[in-house]
Amino acid sequence: MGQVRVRFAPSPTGHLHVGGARTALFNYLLARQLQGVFVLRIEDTDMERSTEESVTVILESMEFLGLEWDEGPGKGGEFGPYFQSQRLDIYRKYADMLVKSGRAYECFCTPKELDEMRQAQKQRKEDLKYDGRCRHLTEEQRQEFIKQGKKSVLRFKAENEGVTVVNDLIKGKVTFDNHQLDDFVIIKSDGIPTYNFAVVIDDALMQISHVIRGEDHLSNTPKQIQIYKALDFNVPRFAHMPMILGPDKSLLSKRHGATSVTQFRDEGYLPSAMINYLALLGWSYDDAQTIFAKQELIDKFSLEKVSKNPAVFDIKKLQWMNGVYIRELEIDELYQMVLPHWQELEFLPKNPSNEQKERAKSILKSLQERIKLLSDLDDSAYYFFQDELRYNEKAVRKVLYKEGSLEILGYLLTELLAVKEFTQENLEPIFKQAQNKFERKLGDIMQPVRVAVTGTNVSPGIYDVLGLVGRAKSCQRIKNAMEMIKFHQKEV
RNA sequence: GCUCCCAUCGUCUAGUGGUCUAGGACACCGCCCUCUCACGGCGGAGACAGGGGUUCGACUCCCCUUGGGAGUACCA
Repeated sequence: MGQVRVRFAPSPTGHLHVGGARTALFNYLLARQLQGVFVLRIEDTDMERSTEESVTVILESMEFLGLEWDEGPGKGGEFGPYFQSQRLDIYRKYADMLVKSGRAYECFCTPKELDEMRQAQKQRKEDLKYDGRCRHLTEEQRQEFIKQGKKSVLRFKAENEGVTVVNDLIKGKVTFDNHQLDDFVIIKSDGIPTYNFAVVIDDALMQISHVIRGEDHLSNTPKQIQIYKALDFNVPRFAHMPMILGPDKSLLSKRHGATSVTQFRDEGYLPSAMINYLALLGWSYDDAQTIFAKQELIDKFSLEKVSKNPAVFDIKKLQWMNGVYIRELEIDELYQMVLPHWQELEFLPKNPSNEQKERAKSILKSLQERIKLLSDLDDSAYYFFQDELRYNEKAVRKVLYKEGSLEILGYLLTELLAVKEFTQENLEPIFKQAQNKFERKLGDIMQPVRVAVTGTNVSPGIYDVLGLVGRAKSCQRIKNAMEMIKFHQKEV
């Protein structure tokens, strides 16, 4: 067997969807495992919907996930160009070959005529397929149509006898009755090839050995195989992976929430977690392991272990896994990841001082095991950096307005202002003393302070919070809280 | 309609005729740890879609039904 060459061929009509990302991943894993080549090809033959921005976003997404391609945009390669829009003359050449060999012919049917034909077929409950009315046009008829200015497409003359077998690496042997096939269009009236034609020419010319793609392409495969054979190309190995579904079991789409890689990136998902989760969606190694580093996936991946059934995208599990990877991060890595965003939010200045850096890292350390997404930090870290507190109403009511809170806060305020060094070691005794003095549970002492200083009843350990927020700000916030309580008591 | 694919806990899955009173992970519930939350630990509930075969024996093989998904374009 020759070298393994696989490809990912997205059409730039939007963001990179997680389904596409998983297809890219499986191709990538196989290429790396077998020292093969991973080709990225842009299928931009849909002039209406393809955009430049979309290409950029897709490349960005691939890079974010760490799925480096060996040939393709920005990389070059000896089988280029890697944009289908730049390969039009190539498709034309092979289309002409098919015409010459009698395997393709011009069709002058208008969309309206075709539509009427299908309507009629529907009424008669026949199969919906092109009836081949232009298959045997005489030269005179052809000239007449051209004289009338009618546009034509090129249709492939499909073989209707026998069967076409796809030996799919995931699905197994799949047999199609050729009787099902009709003479499908390979070149549109504007001269652009259709997907089923271009994909064959490109995969053949780019010497793709394994076509790994979504199951939505399985039904198209017999058409493509016929083209391979008509052109005397080697037929590659096929592997069709199951679709990704939403919670309602319909195809995963925007309707189900985030589906694009960039969106996940912006919400604070880590590439490592995305890769790990996507790999497990439709593939498994054994009954024990769920956490896989990329290299491990490369070593252990195999198409044979890819599941045949569609998988529901479980955002909860992805979130859990993201938490796992966040916890594994070195604090410096985590800092680097959040820095740009924190600068945007003005948590940190453009050029943070060493002191600011260290403080930020301490804050991250206290929050690291409490977050699932990097974006969780927006809410759980802001009170370390911003003066204005966003009070959680429920917490205020439950904790601050609880009987005794005012006295506890008043006592603690005095002590906190008086203590020499504002450190964890010095803070702890103060709270213990308060506990004895008021004869309350430690929690009853801590919670009012927590809400006063953070605005909520959920935060890292209170000594950490106080130390990180600092004496001045902590005490000021406690005063503010006391004012709130007094005001509330007057109201009632 | 026609063609193709698929079918184990709510979800992702392990399981390739006896090892299954079906294993793991997420989610869920309870307990423990504890200043809240999280982390961690322990425990619980929870599945072989249905019906026929084949076989000494079916989650595992075959058929049918049902249910889901895909394709059937001058989209990819």
